[in-house]
Amino acid sequence: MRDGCDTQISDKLMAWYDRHARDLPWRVPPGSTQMPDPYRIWLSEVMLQQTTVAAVKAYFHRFTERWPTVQALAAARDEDVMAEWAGLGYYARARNLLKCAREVARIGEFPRSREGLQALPGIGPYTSAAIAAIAFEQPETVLDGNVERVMARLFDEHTPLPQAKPILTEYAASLTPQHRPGDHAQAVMDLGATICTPRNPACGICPVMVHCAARVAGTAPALPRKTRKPAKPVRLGIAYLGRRVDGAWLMERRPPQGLLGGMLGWPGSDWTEATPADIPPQKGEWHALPEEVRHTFTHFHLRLSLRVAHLPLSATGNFIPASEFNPADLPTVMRKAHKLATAHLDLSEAS
DNA sequence: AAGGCGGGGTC
DNA sequence: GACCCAGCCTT
Repeated sequence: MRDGCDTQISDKLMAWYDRHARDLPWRVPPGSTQMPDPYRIWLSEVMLQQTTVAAVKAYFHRFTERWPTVQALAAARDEDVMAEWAGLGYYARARNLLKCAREVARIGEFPRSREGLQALPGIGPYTSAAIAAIAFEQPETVLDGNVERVMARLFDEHTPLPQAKPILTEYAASLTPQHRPGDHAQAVMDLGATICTPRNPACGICPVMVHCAARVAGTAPALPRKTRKPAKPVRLGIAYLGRRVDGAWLMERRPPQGLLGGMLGWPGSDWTEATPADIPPQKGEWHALPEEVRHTFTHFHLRLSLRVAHLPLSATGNFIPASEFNPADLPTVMRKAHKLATAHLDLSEAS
């Protein structure tokens, strides 16, 4: 217990990581002499909040190509960053990303301490620890979904989440070494992502299987316990997709807070459990589509009814010219609506 | 302390 | 359908 940690477990984890670390675009492989770029670590960690590695890769690549440094990102236009983030979800992350980049650019560099990092927008307990450990080699302890699962199993902890969080933090801290804390953090997360998986954990090939209390008890697949969430209600809405004859679309920028905040979208009703009133954003011949968009958000299912119209060249309002319109810039539900509407509009034009 | 906040993969 | 994912912010 030289480091105040269980060196047996951390040594085995590190040996396993040296052989089996995932090859990730933002990662410096174990054994490399180069130091990770704090900008890339920060960007990847924010993208990875509640998001899978597979989903993040393409976004990380595009962001770093377009904005290679935190100074470049700080100088970006808000709408360009939101458009580049479109489809990744949790859009408050993109707004805070930009705020954070501008703050860091103003200071001159990323703070190295966990406290300094956590004072920045969009950086909470997990992300501050991750950046401090991975980018700056400080012995901070990360606690994400992977670590929670690994700790609950190693120590056979049956207290349900989120109540168990402080306990699991203690366990994770007890394993954090002074040496290579960043690689240790990534090792635990890699273990959780590839071996100690939520269902059907591969205990037979786990590097720390002999230390795992849940494996002895046979409880590993059932851990961690979680209090289950109530079912999602269904909400209804109407969206209006108006295309002018020059190809421009009638759209609106959503308010900066709340659902899909700051993102581009179609005008329409509020989304509520009651049937919405059909009030078009401007006059025209609005046709109801027979098919509706179905989309699930964090806390409700949406059934979005669509109205489409060909609008005359004389129509005014917030039109996005065809040359500037890119469905990839829209959040997914708006993209789905566009896909359905164009299929209908193009069909009606062809006839 | 609790609830809002995306989207896709998986079972 | 429900669960899961390198969580954070507001109230």
